[in-house]
Amino acid sequence: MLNNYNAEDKVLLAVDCIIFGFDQEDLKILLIKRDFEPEKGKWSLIGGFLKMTETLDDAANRILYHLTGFDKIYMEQLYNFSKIDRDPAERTLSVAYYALINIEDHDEKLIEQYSAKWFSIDEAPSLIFDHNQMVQKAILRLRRRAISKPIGFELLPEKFTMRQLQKLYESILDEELDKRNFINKINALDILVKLEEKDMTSSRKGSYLYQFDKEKYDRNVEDGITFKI
Amino acid sequence: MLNNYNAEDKVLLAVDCIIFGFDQEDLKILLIKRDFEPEKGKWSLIGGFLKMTETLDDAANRILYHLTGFDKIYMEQLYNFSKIDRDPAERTLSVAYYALINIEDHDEKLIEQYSAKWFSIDEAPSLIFDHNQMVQKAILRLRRRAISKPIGFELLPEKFTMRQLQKLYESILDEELDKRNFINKINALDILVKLEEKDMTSSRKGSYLYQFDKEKYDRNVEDGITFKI
DNA sequence: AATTATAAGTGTGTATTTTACATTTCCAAA
DNA sequence: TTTGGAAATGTAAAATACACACTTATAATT
Repeated sequence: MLNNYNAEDKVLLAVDCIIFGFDQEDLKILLIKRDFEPEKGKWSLIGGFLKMTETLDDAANRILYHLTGFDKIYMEQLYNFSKIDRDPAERTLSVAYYALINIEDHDEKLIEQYSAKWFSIDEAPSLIFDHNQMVQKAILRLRRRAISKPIGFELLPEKFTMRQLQKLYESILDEELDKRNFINKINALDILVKLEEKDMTSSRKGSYLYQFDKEKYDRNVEDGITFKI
Repeated sequence: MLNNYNAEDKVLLAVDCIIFGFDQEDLKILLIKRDFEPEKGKWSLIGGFLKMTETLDDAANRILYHLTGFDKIYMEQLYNFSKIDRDPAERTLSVAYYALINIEDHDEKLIEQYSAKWFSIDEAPSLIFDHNQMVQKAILRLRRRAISKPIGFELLPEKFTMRQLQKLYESILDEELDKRNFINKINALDILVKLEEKDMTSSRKGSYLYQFDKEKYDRNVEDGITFKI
């Protein structure tokens, strides 16, 4: 048995990014209107092709940056999609990546200029190729992530209310949570700093703002938690 | 912005398989002695290249079959490894797959004939390229899997003792478990059928043999469990 | 026939975690 | 001063996880 690299097939390798954001109400994904064939004019994930000289992580970052202006986003590899006819134009495989970002940190105009747009998970249009499947898989992954590591740092503004954090968990887990139990669980993790400051927009009483204690948060991400729903 | 598939780079895509087995004592992996350059003579995972006409799942199965004779093994995709110089001969990426099998179901001679060999996890030789890293990642994945879904069906003989099942969990989790608590937990899952039959090889008293109730087992795999260690 | 050696088999009380659940408080606006 | 509305807060009951040690069945030995 002798192998010869030259005899082997080479393939086009796409990288597609599922970018999750949160706007204090819904979990959203960032989509882009495709301006080239095939499927021109349809909505798709942000994607592009791997170049010979870069790793997949590099490619994901480059592609995201070129299509949205987002820089230095931490993305995680999700899965390789390889159905033969997934792209009707030509045989390509695609490696899906996903990321969590705070919508407000990112320039709305820049996004528009690239004809990208945020969609609530349940209101997202149907996507090209197997991109809907990619999104579904990413949601499941995100959900598992939310119960095994703390979540929110990348998705919330620097200062946030307990309510916002709870809404975030609820939208990721797609489940209503009890306010008191939620607070008890989050406090048990010991990752929040309660500020003096209040947010007065949501009620007359106002609600206290919190920040993450990044060090403790990171330690919890590292070690893993159990956040039973 | 116009895209043109023809201008994009194509790459070699390898598929490497981490095959886990269990021999009633240790968790093992199947390795193969590489008989072609580069790194000829060194141990490596079972691997090959994706062909244009197949999916990654197909490729993983074809490669495993050709190098070991194992047929119709269920494998799960693990991760795509893409460091630039991971293969010194040429730029390749590799999608790792992992599988669990019952060592005894598979023909020893066939394996030898392909110069494959089972190694205990802790006694495995150093592997080529980034294969050690792949194995590490697969072990972590397997460990997570073991606490979120029942495990053992693919790894144990049809009839097995409680002790064997416990040993399996212990070797995956790399942790000693209490006999009584283990039995209580497993029984709570309600996936085992206790047989009349005893295994007399391990002690004078003999120990009862069990089988999985495949339907209940599968339902538990589907839904997920919590097996807290 | 009696003894011995060995792994198998078995249960309970305690601690911890999870869950369910309702009232009071604060403040702006009227 | 009153009112409306979200924010804040605690506890008891239930379920789960954990620690822990002695008895039993049988083959082998004498």
